[in-house]
Amino acid sequence: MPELPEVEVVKKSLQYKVKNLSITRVYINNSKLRYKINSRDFHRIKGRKIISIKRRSKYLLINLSQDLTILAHLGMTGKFFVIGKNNKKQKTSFYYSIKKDESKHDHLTLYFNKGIKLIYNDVRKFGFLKVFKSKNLHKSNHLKFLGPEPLNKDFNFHYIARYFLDKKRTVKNLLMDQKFVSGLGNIYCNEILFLCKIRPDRIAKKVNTKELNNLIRYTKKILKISIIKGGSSIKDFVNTEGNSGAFQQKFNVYNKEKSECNRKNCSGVIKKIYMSNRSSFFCPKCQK
DNA sequence: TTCTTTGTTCCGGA
DNA sequence: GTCCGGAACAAAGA
Repeated sequence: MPELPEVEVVKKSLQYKVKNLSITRVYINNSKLRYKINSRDFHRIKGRKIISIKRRSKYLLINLSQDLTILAHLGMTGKFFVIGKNNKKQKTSFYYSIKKDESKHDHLTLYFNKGIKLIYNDVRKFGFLKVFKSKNLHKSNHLKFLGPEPLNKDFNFHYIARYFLDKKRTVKNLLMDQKFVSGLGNIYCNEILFLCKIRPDRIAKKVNTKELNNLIRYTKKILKISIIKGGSSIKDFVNTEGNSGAFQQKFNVYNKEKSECNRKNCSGVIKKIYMSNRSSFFCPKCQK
């Protein structure tokens, strides 16, 4: 389940592998995603060059020459693979050896020169790919309501203190709300609240100043560490070489129901509750 | 068979 | 009118 750090890692991987390449051919293997892949839009990108790859929240923005941009969201299981037939470093064989029939979930293949290919693969089809005119992108409903990037300076104590001031919602639901802060998903929200010693079902306006400062500090810290470690993900995320993120063993609470709390001198037992149909994990002893 | 996952949308209660 | 949580939905696999 790619969240901000995983998407950031994919971005860097794509920058390294496909930036400056020109698209020679477009093939739609399977248009069925969250939104149907628009055949006409995608055939229009033929002949264009990949100028840059950026990230906003959990979205990838693949900027092409002549002012078109591919907006990609990986959903739960979306993956990009780069296949370079003439380049052994790109581990093409690895992709085909993950599962023999993995390619049956390929949705889009972009061909470049020298046999290089970029494939979008999505088992559960919750991701999507859309083409926008670059100048219209910021107006799209996907991007225009997004709150600040958690790693940016405008996500700071003053912002969240003001936001939390009169909110009767729970802290976890707020963190999950992309209008409040964009890019956090269920896994990181659980982990952040553990580090902050805040129960996920605490009412936002009852969070004190010290805790708000911790929220900022630990949110930025865990995201930065995860990006450095190559993105986390429980089981579905792979970067463009098909490697799982290296951070996956490091979770304190996510999926750790009935495990003993990792905090020193705590010895609480991790509990699982449901909030807004999402699983929440916390230590009832040290998270208040 | 049931549960899990994301983000959006809709609905009803407070 | 606004805020908020809950349910439903898309799909596939364990």
